[in-house]
Amino acid sequence: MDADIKSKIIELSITGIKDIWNFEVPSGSIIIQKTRPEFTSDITLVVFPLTKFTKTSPDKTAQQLGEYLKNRIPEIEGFNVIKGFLNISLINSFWISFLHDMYDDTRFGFTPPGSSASVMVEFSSPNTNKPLHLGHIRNNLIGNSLSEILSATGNKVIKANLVNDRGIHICKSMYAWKEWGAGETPESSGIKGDKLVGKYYVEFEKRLIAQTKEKIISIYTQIIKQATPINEIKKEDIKLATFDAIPRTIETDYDYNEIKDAFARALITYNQTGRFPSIEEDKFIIEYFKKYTSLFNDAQEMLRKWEDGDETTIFLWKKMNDWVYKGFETTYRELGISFDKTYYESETYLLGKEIVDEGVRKNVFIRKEDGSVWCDLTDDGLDEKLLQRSDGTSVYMTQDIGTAAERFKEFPGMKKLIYVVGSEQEYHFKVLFLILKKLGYSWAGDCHHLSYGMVDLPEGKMKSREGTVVDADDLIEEMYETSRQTTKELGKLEGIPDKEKESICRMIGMGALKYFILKVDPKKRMVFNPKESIDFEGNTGPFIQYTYARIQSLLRKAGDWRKVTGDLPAGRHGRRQDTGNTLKIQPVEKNVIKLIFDFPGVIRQAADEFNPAVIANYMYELAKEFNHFYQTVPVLPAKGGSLPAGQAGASGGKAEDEERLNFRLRLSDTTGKIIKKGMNLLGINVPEKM
RNA sequence: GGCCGUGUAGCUCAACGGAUAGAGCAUCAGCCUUCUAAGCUGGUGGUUGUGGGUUCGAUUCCCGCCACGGUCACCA
Repeated sequence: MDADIKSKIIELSITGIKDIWNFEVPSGSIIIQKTRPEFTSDITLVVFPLTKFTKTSPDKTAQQLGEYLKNRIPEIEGFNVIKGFLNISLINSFWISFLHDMYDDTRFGFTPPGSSASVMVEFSSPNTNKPLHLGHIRNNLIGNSLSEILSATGNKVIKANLVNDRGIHICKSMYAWKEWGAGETPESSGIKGDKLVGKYYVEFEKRLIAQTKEKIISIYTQIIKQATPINEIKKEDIKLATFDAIPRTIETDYDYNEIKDAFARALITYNQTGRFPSIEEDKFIIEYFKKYTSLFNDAQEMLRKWEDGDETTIFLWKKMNDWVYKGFETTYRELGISFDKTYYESETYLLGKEIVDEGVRKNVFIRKEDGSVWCDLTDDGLDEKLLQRSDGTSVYMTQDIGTAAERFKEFPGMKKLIYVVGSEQEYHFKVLFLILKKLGYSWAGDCHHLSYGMVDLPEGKMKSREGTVVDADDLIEEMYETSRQTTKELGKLEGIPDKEKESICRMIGMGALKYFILKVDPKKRMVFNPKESIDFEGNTGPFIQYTYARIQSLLRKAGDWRKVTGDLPAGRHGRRQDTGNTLKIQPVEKNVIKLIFDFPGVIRQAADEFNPAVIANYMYELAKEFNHFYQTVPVLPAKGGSLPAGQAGASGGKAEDEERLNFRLRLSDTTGKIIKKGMNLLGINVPEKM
């Protein structure tokens, strides 16, 4: 296939410049791009950068280079020069034979994956104390789509999930359930497992806050008693007279100052209004004093028991995590997400300890007097990083070092380890990769943090405390419902069995959601407005799905029509050797072919940039361009039976009509196939009808 | 405060350093006795946060400023 016309032009341009102007230019200085739609040609060569070699005007350079290329590349039909842009037109048959050749190339744009593991994509990575929300959806969709894209470019991809199943958060849920749950289970309550565990987490936090407030008030009271008279308290006076009355469990300087200010604010508020600030007014105090409550200690105690392997605690932990996994499974299934490998932090959290010890021996890390281990990154412009607490327990970073090493051991040929994790952890990964490098791992440079921006609401961040978190299941169900409604309103899918109808509606609703999220560049923050439902028109998933369904309908009809007439040339599955040499392609047709031509490059770009949005935006372009074609020229013959004429009124002979029909069907079929493949790269399915 | 990121139409998003900055939504006007109107055609809407610089050319690269966000834990 001669799809490499671009590199041919680049190569010959270089030799051309050498031949004509006797100058050897670096290949990077030849800039080729698509001709903008307002000009009638196919490929544009920007000559401005060349003029410093050719020492002539842009126009003249373009003119001469154009001649040179035209004389040597048979596919070039002609060219024109506008303001230093060399616009090159390719001959008709180039496009036709391109379409012809790639029609049978079922792998067009795809490279078959190798047999050995080459790339691991870690994504999703949920905590087990709460259900999934919109942020997780973005993470999952990006991770899944990226995996698809990387497989399409020849990688064997391992999709990995690292479940955070241990820690204080799940203990909070466990404690709350044990204390106030009265034996409630997903079965007894009908509540989805992850939701139920989340409910108890919220319950715990609620009570914790209440208890913290009590605690604070008792401290306040103490302060008030000591610091008389209250109405004379000024911010500057707080520190000695009042603050010292607080139990001196506060140790760090940083917090000490912060909390002093917070107390000052609280007391002044009390002084002025007769009450202490609520949590909304001064979150800091509450956050800080949580750890001095009995509830917090109880949860902490539970964590200790868990770490000691206490049987009843482990039993409860397993039970509640299992509820959560069942719940997650449902959500994953709806999202079409699966993993090749699931890691659990309860199994990995101790990894990395030996590596830390080794690092100390190799003087990569420092052990301080209190026993804590640090990595000094100040030479790299970063801070010191803790790797092991003074009590010998490890922190998150330690675990990440351990799991990374473990994974490269497990999959020796691995070329890349990609972490799909939110941008708030950029610093963490920067440090992690740097430490891995310092430890001397050869693969340290193969780790990559795919950092994505968070999903914001119009008012800003989602906040669980304010109840603005968009629940994943709720959102999915809403999408389905909107889809059902829209389908009904439009009178679509009538006469189709309910079961099939439902499955199509879901496909569309899910397509709308996925496309909405994936069309945005991962690294950018995006805004989701829960009050306005996601559109089904315009630049949306359903629009592209619709285009696909339309094409399938067209092809079905074409099959029928062929059966009736019986004498049409091979359409879908055959081929005509002479196709493409007499037919004059029209602009609406060529625009679609040109986009098809771009498909392999688009996949490559998406893979290089780790960016599914590249695919999404291309899909929209293609669907749009196809619809334009579809609406402008007829594909199938009119009901009377004669074949469709080319240009209105300019009907050619019968052979040409047949050729045109064949060509347009092939163009439609190819577009449909590419839409399907491309949408699958986004994890979106396309319906045969809608 | 240090570091990182973002800023494009009323809103949501595009634009390998290239031509007059593009789409969709919203809004206005048209198109179903030819293949699915979840579609198509056209109108309205911009000093690309701001001020400099680099060059044939800057939304894109560099610097200053402004705004917003993230991050700087013996949290994960």
